[in-house]
Amino acid sequence: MKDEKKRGRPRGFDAKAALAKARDVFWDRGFAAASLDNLSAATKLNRPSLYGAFGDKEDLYLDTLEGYRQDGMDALAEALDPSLPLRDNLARVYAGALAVYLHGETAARGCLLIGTATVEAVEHERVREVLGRSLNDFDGEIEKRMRLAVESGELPQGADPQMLAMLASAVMHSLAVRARAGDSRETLEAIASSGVELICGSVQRS
Amino acid sequence: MKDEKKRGRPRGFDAKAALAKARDVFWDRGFAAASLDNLSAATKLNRPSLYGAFGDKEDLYLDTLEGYRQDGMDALAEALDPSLPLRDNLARVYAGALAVYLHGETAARGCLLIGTATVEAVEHERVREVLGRSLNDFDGEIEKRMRLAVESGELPQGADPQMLAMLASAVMHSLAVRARAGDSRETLEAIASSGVELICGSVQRS
DNA sequence: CATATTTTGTACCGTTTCGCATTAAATTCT
DNA sequence: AGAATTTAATGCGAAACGGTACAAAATATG
Repeated sequence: MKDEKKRGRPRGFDAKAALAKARDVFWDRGFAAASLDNLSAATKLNRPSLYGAFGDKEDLYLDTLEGYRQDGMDALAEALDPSLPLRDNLARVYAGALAVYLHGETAARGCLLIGTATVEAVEHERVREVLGRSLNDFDGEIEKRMRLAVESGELPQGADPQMLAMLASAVMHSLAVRARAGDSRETLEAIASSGVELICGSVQRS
Repeated sequence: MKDEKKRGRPRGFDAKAALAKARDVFWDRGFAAASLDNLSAATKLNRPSLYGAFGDKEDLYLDTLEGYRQDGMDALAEALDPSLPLRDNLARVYAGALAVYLHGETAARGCLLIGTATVEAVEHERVREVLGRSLNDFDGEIEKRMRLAVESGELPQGADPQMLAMLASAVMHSLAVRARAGDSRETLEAIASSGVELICGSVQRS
């Protein structure tokens, strides 16, 4: 179901790769400040091709957000491997995030969603929807792991999995913002590490 | 030192009030999407007056950020009254923040800095500087209170004031992002409350 | 080979953008 | 009163914006 030969002239570009290039532009500049000229130059598609393949600028932006969200959820699920201790799981989540967040040219890019969708969320309902759904899904995935940790005794019985998950997410949100604000890798790693300790309990529980 | 009579025609507007109106525009739309026409309409100043009083759009934006930062620091210092328990201090900080963050028209506005400066931080060095300084100062103020709490025994001896402060800030950052993503007041209050519990230790320490 | 269909490239359209030039108005200083 | 100085208002202007019309190119179908 990949290559049913289409009728007209075949595309001269890889839509997936173009989307990745567009995403980088949005990541650095944000939605509003990214011009179609910027996007056209980065993807090496002229505007009509861009428009034909992805729709208008907002459609294109939402596409990149959705792809980013999906990638993030995949990485999260992998990091939360339940055969590893909860501590390791969280540490892996944060380490993976920082590897992405700190990949900036001039200044660190942080998280695409938190860094660029948050501004637009107030006035663009579709952006707000994607952002909200992304945060919720992220929380939900961590919550599942927390619930497991309570059942297995990794966390004390009284612990609230949902709230612990949201606080674990909160540390991520903070890393995302601080990366973009210019904090050093060392600072961010220290925060991540402290977050793990606080959430998992500073005292080792058997 | 307020009214040394200046030479020319006096201003027909209150710069402070105009700045507040401009701030609201930036708060909803972000820096890039806020046009001078928007700002001019909101402040009821024509563009040349805006330009004359505050400089260009970026100067104006930086001015609003700086004012917001100052207001935030004042509110923080007040909330952290050391004659109250640390728990109450943090609860007051979060409650004060939510009162500001949830004041949106269509969707909640969140935090001006985290919601609108974070996008611009990558490409606008001056914005990144203000954002970074704001976050650091905020951390620092909480850290002072944490240090006090360790000395007074409110927190255990081994506690790390700096890291606890950064995690307390992390909860704020998360509230800021989630407010703008559309989370309900109840959700945000629950997160704030859980954050207080986690940071102060779920077990009451005499 | 002719036709239909899709993509590509150029060029353009109307609008909006930011910033300023210019002139009129209001106040102080001499 | 008159000069000096600052603010206010109108309007312009060059550039950038998002989006598209149109024709050429490339492929499949009949």
